[in-house]
Amino acid sequence: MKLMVLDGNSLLNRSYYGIRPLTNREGLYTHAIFGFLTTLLRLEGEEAPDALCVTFDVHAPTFRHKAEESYKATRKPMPEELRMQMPVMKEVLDALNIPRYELAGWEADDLLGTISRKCEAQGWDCVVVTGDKDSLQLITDHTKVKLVSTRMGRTTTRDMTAEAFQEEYGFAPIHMIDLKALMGDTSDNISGVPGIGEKTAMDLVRRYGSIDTLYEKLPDIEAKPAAIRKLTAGEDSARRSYWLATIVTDAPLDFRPEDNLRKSPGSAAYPLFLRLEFTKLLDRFALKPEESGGGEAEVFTGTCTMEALTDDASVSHAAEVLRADGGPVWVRLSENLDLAVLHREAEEGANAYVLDRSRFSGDWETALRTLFGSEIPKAGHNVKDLQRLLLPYGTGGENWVWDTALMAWLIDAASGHYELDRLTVKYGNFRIGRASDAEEGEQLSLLDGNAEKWDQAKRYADYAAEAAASAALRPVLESRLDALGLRTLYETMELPLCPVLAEMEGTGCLVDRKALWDFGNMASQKAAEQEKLVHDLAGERFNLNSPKQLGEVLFDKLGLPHGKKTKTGWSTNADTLEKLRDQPIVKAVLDYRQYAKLKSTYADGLLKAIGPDGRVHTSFQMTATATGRLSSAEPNLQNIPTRTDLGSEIRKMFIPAAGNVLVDADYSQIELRLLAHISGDQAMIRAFTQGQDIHTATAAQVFHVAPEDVTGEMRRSAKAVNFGIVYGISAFSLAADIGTSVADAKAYMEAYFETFPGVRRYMDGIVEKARQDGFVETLFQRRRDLPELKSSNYNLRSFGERVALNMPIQGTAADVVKLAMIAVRNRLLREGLQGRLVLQIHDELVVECPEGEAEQVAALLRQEMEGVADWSVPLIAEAHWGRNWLEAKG
DNA sequence: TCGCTGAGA
DNA sequence: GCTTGTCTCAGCGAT
Repeated sequence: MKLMVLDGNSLLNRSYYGIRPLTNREGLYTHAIFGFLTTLLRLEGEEAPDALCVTFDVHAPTFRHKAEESYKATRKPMPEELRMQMPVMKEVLDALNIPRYELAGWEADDLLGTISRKCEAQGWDCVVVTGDKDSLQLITDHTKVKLVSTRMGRTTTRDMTAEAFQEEYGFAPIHMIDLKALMGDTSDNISGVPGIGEKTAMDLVRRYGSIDTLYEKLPDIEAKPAAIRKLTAGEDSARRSYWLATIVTDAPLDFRPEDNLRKSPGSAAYPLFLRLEFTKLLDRFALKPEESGGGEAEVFTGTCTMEALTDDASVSHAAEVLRADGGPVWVRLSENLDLAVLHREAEEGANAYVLDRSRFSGDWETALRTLFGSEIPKAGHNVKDLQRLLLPYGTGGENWVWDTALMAWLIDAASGHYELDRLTVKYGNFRIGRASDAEEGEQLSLLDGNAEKWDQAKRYADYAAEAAASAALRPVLESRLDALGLRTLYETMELPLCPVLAEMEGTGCLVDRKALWDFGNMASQKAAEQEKLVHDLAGERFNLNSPKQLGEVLFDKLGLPHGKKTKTGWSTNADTLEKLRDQPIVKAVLDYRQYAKLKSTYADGLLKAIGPDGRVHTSFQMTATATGRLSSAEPNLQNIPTRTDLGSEIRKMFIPAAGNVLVDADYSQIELRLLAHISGDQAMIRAFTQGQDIHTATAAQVFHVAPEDVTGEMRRSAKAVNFGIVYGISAFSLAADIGTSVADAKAYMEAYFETFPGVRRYMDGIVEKARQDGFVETLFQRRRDLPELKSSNYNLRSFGERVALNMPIQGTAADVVKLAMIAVRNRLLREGLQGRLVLQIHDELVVECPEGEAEQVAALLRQEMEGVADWSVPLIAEAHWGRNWLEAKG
């Protein structure tokens, strides 16, 4: 039998400091608990223990079992955000039926020690889970310690068995006590032997084991005379320290291993997890709501009357009802549009219409146009995707009034999760009740065992429940939106953008399949050549795509100077390898990587994505970023190469249809212009209003030379500083970027801030404001919460500060482009042009249009893009056109 | 599923 | 003493 005991305080601490803060809607911090539970699940999977329990420290100042000074006096007080999670953590464990142990005045270590020995006494194995190395002394043949460490959200454990310990330390686990007795431990206020440090102590313990043996032989041991003197003088302290360092294994704890056998969670767990908004964990712990537990109805089923729309007449009638209704109809569509369910919040009659293509006798397209036309106000979850499905039928582009995904994203853009099932938990305190979750028995009794009929019925019911769930979320999301001042952004930017994006996705981009295929063959041949070269130079064959194997070859076998290390080995990224480019093998690796990337990601990746119409239809994600930008996926058309000549070849394969051209327009320096505007820095504003090259102007001012005397080197440095500033760069990274010492980089930044004092004022101000408000926002009130700024973890806090600097700039630029897209699309339609937007790459728009429209479209793009904002510096866009994307970039 | 790498803004 | 520039997506190897 095996028992696993977790050091509650230690694990919570680690989760708290290692994971970015999370709060539920009550403002309760939950990330330490979340991290604890995730770790628990993983360890349970790894160890499959028969029994499980958790220990906690209780600090009772009235009673201490050890000398006053042993008490962890140097320990920092627990931050409030962690303290508030302690009682909830205990509540969670109780609900999960996991026993927990605490004993006033006893440290967690002592409880772990006592529990492990009581297990052993009963013939059980014990696994101690903690982040505290002190517990290593507990290791025996039947007790192992799992050492947990968490960094940057990732928890790793190391199994320390007796053998592993001996291997690593070179002595038996029990002598950890002797080690500490000699070297001491400031965090536990253990003095050890003054003057003896880790090195000497390790050496002594390896040779003599216990301090008893050591002191027996003391005058004659092999050691420096100074060490012997210190040991002699410090014997009392060593003995005392030994006692302090010894973990108690017989604390008065009422404990029997068999009381801790795993039990299934109690009924309190489900609502508690809901309250904490642990949606994912709900499933991973297999928590189900109580069967008609009475009172708390967390599962949302919403009795639903469904009406099937089976012919033209029923569709017309439904449309009439919906028009008369006035309220929005909540739309749920299947991916291939063979099923549409429309939910309305009605007092009487059917509240869900079901339009199933396989059971519909009338004209399908007419039905869609009737139901999704502009006269009926519509709503849904991810409206752009719904529009994308409907637009090919010439309908569904207008009069959408609610999108619960967009609303949730605007409210909390950093959370990253906007699935309906999560939102109902987070904002509505309910889960969607799906018929498909029901038990087998219920199914049969409902439909006389007609399985096919039941499958169909439950699909309808699921769709209806989902549409109804969106509808139920709307009021709570709406009031949040208003409370945060986001309504204007939502109504004038995000909702109107949906049809623009849906059309762009539908239009797609024509790609020259043949040229791409040829290019792919060329690239794969070149890659193979370089791969062979690498293998020859290395004198062995290995997988060049494995950074781990490559690192071993370059740095271990060939002994090349290595750079940074990663978790798995030496870093082999381009920055590192570039410094070693004079080595033939390294040059071959770099060349290989370039060809391999072009082949697999671009040639193969794009070919795979070409549709039957010869075009690629990307998906623009509206809710993917925390800054307000769009993203592009399947395929990603926002990272098509442009920086190298070889990569640019790919852009030649994006072409217009016959007789058409591509018109490409991009903003010039939008982020820096924005920085000039919002910081109000006079020098920077002047540089832009005078139409100077901003990097040259910056270099001239920072280095105190005339603009015509700025060298290429100076301009490059200035450019790096300009970009770095926007990201909240440090002198360290700037130095790495421009290849100078940190001191020089620091001097550059100082000179920069003296040149642009307004920029420094802005940067200091925005971070301070963010700290006070807890969020940052763009000029258009798009916001991002920054709980990180309150973190006691230096890394997290610094990250928050950089985000505070960057988000308003990146986000406002994103806002501007979105407004421009809406304006451009509307004007193309208004002027009756055939040109259509096809791509957006953050500060760049691409329109495909007939050759004859090119000039007009280029002018239109420039006007609309420049006309979006009126800042204290001019907003400039440039447009060009050509017979492929590369040409159109100008 | 995660980490590394590299493509873009 | 430690860390060190924002926001993304895709392919691959290792687990």
